[in-house]
Amino acid sequence: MLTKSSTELVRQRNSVLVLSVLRRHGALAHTEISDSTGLSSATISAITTELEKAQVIEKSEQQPASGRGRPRVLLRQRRDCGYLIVVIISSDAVQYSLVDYAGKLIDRFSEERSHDPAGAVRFVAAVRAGLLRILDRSKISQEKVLLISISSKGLVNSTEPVLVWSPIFGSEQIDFESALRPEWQAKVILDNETLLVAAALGAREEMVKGADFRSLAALSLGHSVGLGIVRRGNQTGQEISAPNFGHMLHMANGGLCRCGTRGCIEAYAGFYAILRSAFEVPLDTIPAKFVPVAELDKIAAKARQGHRVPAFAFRQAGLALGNGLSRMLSLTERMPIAITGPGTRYYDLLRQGIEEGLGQSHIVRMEGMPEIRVVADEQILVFEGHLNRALSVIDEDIVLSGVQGIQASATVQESG
Amino acid sequence: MLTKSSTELVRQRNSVLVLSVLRRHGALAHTEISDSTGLSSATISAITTELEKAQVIEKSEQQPASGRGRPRVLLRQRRDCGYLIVVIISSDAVQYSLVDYAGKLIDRFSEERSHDPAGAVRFVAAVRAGLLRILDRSKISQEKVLLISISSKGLVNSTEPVLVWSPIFGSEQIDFESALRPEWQAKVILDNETLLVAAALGAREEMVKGADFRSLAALSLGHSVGLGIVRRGNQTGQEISAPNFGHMLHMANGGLCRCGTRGCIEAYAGFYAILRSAFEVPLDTIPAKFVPVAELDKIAAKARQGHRVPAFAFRQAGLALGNGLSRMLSLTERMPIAITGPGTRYYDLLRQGIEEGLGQSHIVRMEGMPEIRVVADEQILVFEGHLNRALSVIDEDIVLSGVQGIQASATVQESG
DNA sequence: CTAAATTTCTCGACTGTCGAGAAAAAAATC
DNA sequence: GATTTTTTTCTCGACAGTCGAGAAATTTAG
Repeated sequence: MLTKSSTELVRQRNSVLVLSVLRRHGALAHTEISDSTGLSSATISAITTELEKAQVIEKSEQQPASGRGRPRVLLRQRRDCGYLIVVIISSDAVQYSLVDYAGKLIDRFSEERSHDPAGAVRFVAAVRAGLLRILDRSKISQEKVLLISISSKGLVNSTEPVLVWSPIFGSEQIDFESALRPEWQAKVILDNETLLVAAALGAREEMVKGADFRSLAALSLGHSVGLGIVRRGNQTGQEISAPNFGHMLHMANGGLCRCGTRGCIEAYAGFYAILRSAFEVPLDTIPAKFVPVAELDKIAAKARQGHRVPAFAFRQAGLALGNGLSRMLSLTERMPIAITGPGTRYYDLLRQGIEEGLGQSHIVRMEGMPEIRVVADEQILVFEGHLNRALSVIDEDIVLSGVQGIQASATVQESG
Repeated sequence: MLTKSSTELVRQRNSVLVLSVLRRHGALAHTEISDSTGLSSATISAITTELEKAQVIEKSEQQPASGRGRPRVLLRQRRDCGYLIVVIISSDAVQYSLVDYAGKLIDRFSEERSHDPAGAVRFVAAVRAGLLRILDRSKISQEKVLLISISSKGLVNSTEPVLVWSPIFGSEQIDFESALRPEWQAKVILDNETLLVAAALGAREEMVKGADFRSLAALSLGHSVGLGIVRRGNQTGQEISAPNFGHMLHMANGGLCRCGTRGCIEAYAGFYAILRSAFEVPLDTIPAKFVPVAELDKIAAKARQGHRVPAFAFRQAGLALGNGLSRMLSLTERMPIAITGPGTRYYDLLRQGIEEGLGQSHIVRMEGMPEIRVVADEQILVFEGHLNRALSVIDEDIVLSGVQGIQASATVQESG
């Protein structure tokens, strides 16, 4: 369904555009913004003075002029325009980060978290306490927090911040919106962790390749298996999705997965599955949910020494991943695949299986093997993805609803 | 990457919007257009007078006023504004249709086509001849043909009209753009057949459900297996894709497919595959590419009488389809599935397998079985999809490039 | 101290949308 | 038949947005 367009919409979009280039390149001068947006200088003037009045951006102090001519006046976001809290939920801890509007980290701490599977209610309470704690430590007023951006492994509702399925709580849903609503006015968004990795990698890729960038998939290997896909939209930036890849069917009536279904990819490629396979435990018994990495390192060492059974376990994991990726490629388009997560340390053992699994499908035989690269530092990518996404959401919200209101209150302040 | 917005863009979008409601609802009065677009009456006046000057739409003759008040002046597309040729390539024939700008069928004929596999070059020549023939029969000048919309089964390049892989010609690519360019100025687009079915069903669904419509998949069963997915875009109408579903990997090292790969879905669910399975021919021999439907009907009859082997063949086909669909759902979101094509006549035999295959995956166990409906009349849907897509492409092209130019030439005509 | 270079800002022109009200035209009413 | 009512279309002025050109500002080079 098409929808009508108006001149106000034009201004909104161009304002968001200005904020986004400011976000990408840091402090910029009038002319630079004009160059990188394609908007005329006059328009930049109009938009920036409006944003300045609304206290969203500010002119930097006079700085030592480099080169002749009238010195540039740099425009930058006002750090105190608003704040963002990032909550990264991982299997053994929850990390809270407070970030200002310019993307600068202000405070951060982690809290251990028990693996109590019946603790969804308690977990939500812990998150609420954590949020209040980081707010309290920084002495920032609660209204200044514009957005709470949460990430977790598992399956996320695409429209609302509801965790539909997670490795720890299973099908016990967690609705962060309603959990935080009485206490917080801030908008709450929830994303799958690997989706954020894909978003970060996609943004990096677009920085390098520019308009040539088409799409990219991020595969995260660890206790569970995650996939994020980022595609260049026709106009509206990037489209990102985080399918339920780890629990896509690998083989009908296959090994039992910790989700209770048989034959999931994770039941072959998750850490616990590799362990199970290496110890030749029957495929219908389900081992511990979380396996110490040291344990897996031992198996990997044996495999590298040439022991048949552990090597086979990694190979089977690779095959499941390769088959799954080939199915994903059959449904999308050829795209490079970036592998991240703790599982990358075993990539030497997985590689052959992955490539063989990929090669078993028509699409790969026809179009050739996709580019596969290993990217370490998943944690950094997750945080980077949070910032990319959350800050652009904030920018949009400010322009959409805020500018007039904030501007009005600002002028009142001036005159008062 | 965001891009700048301008007032001209606003006008373009709103013009396209006006044309699209005119296309959906037929001839409309000023006020009706205003109501269904949300644009003000003044804007409608501006846009329609411009389009009328450009000879794209026209005012209808005075008609018997129904109700009091000033009688309505209906606006409708000018049929002679431009023409569209639809080319539907199926396994045994090529159908050519000439359609006017209002979507009215003017002429149509089919041409048999040989299954000569080495005949890609000859096939292209036949298509060129067919196009000239339909043009000649109707006495329409070639410049008035604005678009040639082609469809085929198989895999299609997403940006250019290139048939990348097809059941008949295999990997022998056909580039319709370069094949028709010297002769035709018209734009050429090529779409997968099942994509068009999905587009048509999606449009119908949106008519009924309105904003509630989210997404839908069309599964076409026949000699080959096709899938089309239509999703509601955030603003820009619908997003449609036609993945390589028939040749998605069903089972590693499985039955040999006619594409030369082992274990494709089609190698279990294509007509030839069901035949092979019912006759207990080894899975690595590849039977005739096209199986007479009568042959399959016989097998189906036996299966319905309770014979074990043919019933098993259909069941295996259903399992392959169900597993594949479950994998598709793991990568997208829950959506209804519409089954079309000649294979629907065996749906009673396939159904159990499909449902069992779907039920083997985590996503279906968690979210429940997707709605499955059987839709006959695939041919009609294909044509409907052609019209939906092609005419809206024409609308956009006219507004984007045409209006100024046509308008200019029109005013010259007037003054000359 | 002046000229050149460079950046920012401002002004008028142009395009687009909108709301209000005028104009048009047929049905209803007196 | 004249007048009123109702409905639709068209037009005008107000307002928002972008753009190009040129003025204003300000520093460096000579």
